[in-house]
Amino acid sequence: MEREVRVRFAPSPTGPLHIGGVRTALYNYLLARKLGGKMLLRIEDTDQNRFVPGAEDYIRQSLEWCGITLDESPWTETPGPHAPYRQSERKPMYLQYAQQLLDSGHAYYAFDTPEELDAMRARLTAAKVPNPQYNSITRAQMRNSLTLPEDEVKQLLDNNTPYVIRLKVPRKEEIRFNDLIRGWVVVHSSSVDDKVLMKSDGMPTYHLANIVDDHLMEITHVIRGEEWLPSAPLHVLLYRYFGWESTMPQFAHLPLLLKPDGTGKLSKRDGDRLGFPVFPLEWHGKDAETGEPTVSSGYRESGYLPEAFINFLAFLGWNPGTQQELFTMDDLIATFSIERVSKSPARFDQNKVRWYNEQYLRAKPDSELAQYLLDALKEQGVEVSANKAEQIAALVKERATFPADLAKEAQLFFHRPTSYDEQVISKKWNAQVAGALQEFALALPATADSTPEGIKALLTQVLERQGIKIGQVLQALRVAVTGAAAGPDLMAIMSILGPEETAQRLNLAIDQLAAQASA
RNA sequence: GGUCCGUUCGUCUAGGGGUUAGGACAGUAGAUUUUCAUUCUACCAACAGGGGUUCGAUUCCCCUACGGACUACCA
Repeated sequence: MEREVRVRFAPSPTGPLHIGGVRTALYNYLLARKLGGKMLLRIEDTDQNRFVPGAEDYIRQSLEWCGITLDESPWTETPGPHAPYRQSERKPMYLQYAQQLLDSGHAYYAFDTPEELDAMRARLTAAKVPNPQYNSITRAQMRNSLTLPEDEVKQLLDNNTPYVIRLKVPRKEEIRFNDLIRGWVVVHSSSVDDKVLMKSDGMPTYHLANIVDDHLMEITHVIRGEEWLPSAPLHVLLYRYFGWESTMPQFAHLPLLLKPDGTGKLSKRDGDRLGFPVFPLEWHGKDAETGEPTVSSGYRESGYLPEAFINFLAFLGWNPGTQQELFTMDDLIATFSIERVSKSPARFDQNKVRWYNEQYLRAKPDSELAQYLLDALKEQGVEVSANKAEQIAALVKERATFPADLAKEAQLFFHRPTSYDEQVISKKWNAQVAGALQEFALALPATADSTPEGIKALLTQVLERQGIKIGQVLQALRVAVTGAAAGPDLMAIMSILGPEETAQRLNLAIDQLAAQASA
């Protein structure tokens, strides 16, 4: 029988999720939805020292904002079938599995102190051992249940001597597994060390907890970052020793997201140093050294639409093989396949995210943009009708990258010019132009047709009477009405402003500029 | 250092033994807009290097270089 597809995203609550983590969650989600499976989230908080308050909630909100929904997680109203979904809450379960390995001879107790471990590494390094590690060779010189007499081990245990449980990795063995993205990966066991499975505080390490939980939670595909590739052989070994090989999940190690500037993988610490957000949501943290509060910007607060952010992120390391660039989440679900994830790492492109945002912003219905505008303007104490807001939104959206640009561009409708573009004035403003505009202002209130076309017709009419070409006045007219040399279509602006307001602005400009000239 | 992974335009990438090596973003130029932006059109621009294999390699193999990850009682 085919197993139901079950994937998981398993972050540690050690800080804000960065975009690489979001992408991992996204690919997991896409595969689950595509294959009609389940998407779960498990909090991997086995390291109490690195716990950061608020991080878990941040992860939750980030995924919510992105539209990545979870079928099983610590946050559901009724506990899921494999609850709890926080490893710290699962702590009591792990020891029995470590015990199983102990019993079958695949794990052993180690009593070495940190100092002894340091000394061992120092010794090996000094001896120019190419790969200093606790392994099949060096464990013979250490204090563990393999080297110590049985009764001494028992005594140490009885005396509550701190110990860890280590995996007994075989000396000579080829470990291989088929990665969905990379193909066959082969690693020799001699390069894998005797990893700690249970820490002296009674908590499992990532490696143990991860394998046990993935098995218990019936995970079928492990999709995670490439940083886990080197420890995958260890995980394969664990599945084998537990006797779970037949249901071992398929692995897919995603290429890393690189820093756009220098080198190395993108990390949480990059924060705003790069000039663009690396976090989905704004994060309020503390400086590691000084403890000073810090703020790292987020895509959401910077004005990115989740659809754009997701579309962009999906394309960083994956593509559909067609020329389509714009994908909604549903499109992504329909098209996604793990085989089309690329092997090589990707660098960030700010221009491309901006472009995506423009695309999605413009695709939004004017009514929705108008609603945003209404809210933004209200905050500034400006009241507008829904109808007018929609007209403005429609006019202005082609010039916007972010929603906030809409409000910025809309300002000219609610604030009369306080100054006039000097270059245009000095070049284009003269008595004749002023006269013509005065005539236009005079004719405006009487017009029956205040559509952009109607206003243009009126303007043309007035100018013809004056014997002036439209080209001579248009720039001056724009500056008189808006104060600025550039902006949206002038006829549309005047239409939205209305004949009355336009006329008043014109008269104001004529007065002010005349006063300026005589001063 | 060791192990593993990777390498096509500036960036994200398509392709794959025989192609004018395709698209998108960015950039440049032109057209439209008597403004800016938008839009449209065009241009610019890449198979890391060296050996094989082959009639023929950017594609397959090997080596080198470069980049990256990992190398904790962190995940």
